[in-house]
Amino acid sequence: MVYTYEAAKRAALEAVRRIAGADVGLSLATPPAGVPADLAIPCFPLAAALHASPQEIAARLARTVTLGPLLESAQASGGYLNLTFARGAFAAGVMGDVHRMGDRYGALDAGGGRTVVIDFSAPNVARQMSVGHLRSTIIGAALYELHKFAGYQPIGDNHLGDWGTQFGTLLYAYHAWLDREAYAQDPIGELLRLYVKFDAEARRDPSLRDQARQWHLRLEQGDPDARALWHEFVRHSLAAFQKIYDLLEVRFDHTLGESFYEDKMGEVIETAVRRGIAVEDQGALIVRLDDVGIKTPLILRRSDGATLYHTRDLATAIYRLRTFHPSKILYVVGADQRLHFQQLFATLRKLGFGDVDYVHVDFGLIQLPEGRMSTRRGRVVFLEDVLDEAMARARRLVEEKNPELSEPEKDEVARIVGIGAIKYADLSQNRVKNIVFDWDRMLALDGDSAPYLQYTYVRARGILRKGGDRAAEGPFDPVATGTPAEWALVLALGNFPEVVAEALQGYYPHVVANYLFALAQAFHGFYHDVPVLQADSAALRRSRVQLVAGVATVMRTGLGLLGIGVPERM
RNA sequence: GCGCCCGUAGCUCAACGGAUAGAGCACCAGCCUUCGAAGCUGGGGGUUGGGGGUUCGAUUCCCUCCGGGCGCGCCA
Repeated sequence: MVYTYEAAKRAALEAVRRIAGADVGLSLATPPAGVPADLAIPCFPLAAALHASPQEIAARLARTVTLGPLLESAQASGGYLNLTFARGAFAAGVMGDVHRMGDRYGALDAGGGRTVVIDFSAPNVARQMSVGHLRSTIIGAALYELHKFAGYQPIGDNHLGDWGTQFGTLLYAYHAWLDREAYAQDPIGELLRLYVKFDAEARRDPSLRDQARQWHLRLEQGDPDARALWHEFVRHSLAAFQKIYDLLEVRFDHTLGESFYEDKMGEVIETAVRRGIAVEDQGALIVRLDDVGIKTPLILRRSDGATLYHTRDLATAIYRLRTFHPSKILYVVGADQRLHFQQLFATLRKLGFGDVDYVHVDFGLIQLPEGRMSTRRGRVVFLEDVLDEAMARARRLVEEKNPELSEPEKDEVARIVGIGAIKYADLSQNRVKNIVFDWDRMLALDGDSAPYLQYTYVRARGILRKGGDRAAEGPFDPVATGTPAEWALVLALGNFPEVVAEALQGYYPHVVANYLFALAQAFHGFYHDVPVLQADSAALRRSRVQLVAGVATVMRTGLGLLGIGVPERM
């Protein structure tokens, strides 16, 4: 499926290539705001090949290009060839695409049905989720939707941190200091207290760490008491996590924690040893990676015989390859683990599992104004508190703006708007940047925020409910491209599929967010300036209603790609 | 010390190597008898951290310095 915007761009490039030659490197640009054109082709790169100045080339092209049905005029402007769309044909094409595709408008077949495994969220068991877990969870969920929309078969796997030495410390602390009453009341809260206390005590008495290691070993060796307690911790944690996932409306196809791979690591180690990839060093088993430019070796097995997360991640990747046969595996994990993933991917290639794209979709850390978050030091903001506060603020605003809604409706709107605001605050900026946590920024409900976009949808739906729906039948009439506000909407709607492609390409949800914000701005301007239901003619009214319907559809699907919902009223 | 990432308006952020670097917030001045004002219009605000280089053209690519973050063998 080739969308109209894409078709128009291809037509423009081909028209120029017919004159300038097939092998010239051409690029397309969007003219700046004041320029009366829809596309621009810089002619500077052609100067050398065509032995003429960019200005002359642009002028000659403007005179000689043959424009297809989607293009109307060509003018030279300095070294640029500026092209305008044939508004009637272009708008009819775009609006036809939107109407025909409906909720699928913007969908791609880039994935060709191939499978992509997406590893995201992955909180550590026995601790509350902090705002630090938010990014992986919602970026991962957005990439899941994006891949599904682009023709992939996504598989979401929540790779829980449910194994490792941390359970040694927890088992020790549980036996040493458990407050049974507190544990019965709030198991995760009590486990957190034990975790923090252990850290403090172990500073004074380092021998505690040895005892914790003993517990860890007992757990790995299958000690029944240790196993039973561990299982209990995991169960409590999953229940707590699920509450948050329900609020966020995030789902996984699998929740295979690290412990799932406990019995799958032996094979990895054996293979690595047999192939001579792993060697003993200082009592540990390591994989040297100097030959691929990584100075730090990957440790496969500690000198005391215990495994590490490297080992589990290797087993995990191999399991995923064998079970799901993906073309890509995405790891949505913070940038602080870059080295780990470089090591992991390099080792997988050495082991012969290189026939798949491994992508570390990294993101910056969420920090507090006073520095890095640290659960151990109690310097942490819990995700649940942030979600509650967001919903509470949204709820107060609904009460003020729309007191006539029923109580359940207000609650539902508060949830959609509040949670949406949090997701948008994160997804609207480039994931590589660190974020300093700030309540007011994270929970903003005006300006460039989810509610602004949701309000766009609400306004559009308001018009459609008022009889606009029925008025929409019939062809789109080009008279409804006459004002700047209308034409801006046509262009924006037409651009959506390419935005999806660009976001997918770089694993950048913020590309979608930025686009939707621009669409919302265009719509609010249109809403203010252009009467829809009171339009002068039936054709105009019908076509404007179609624009409104298109905005509503794209806004809903676009926000859906970000995992953000839309209310009918707010 | 070595490696990776970031540095754009007072604050928070955008900007396929392309024309005059754009938004939001904050501040100031306007707009509700017309489809919902969670909105719209206008205003001031910039040596894109500094300095070199590549290029017809650099916020974008390269080098260097400064500032911040992260990582660098038995935690995850």
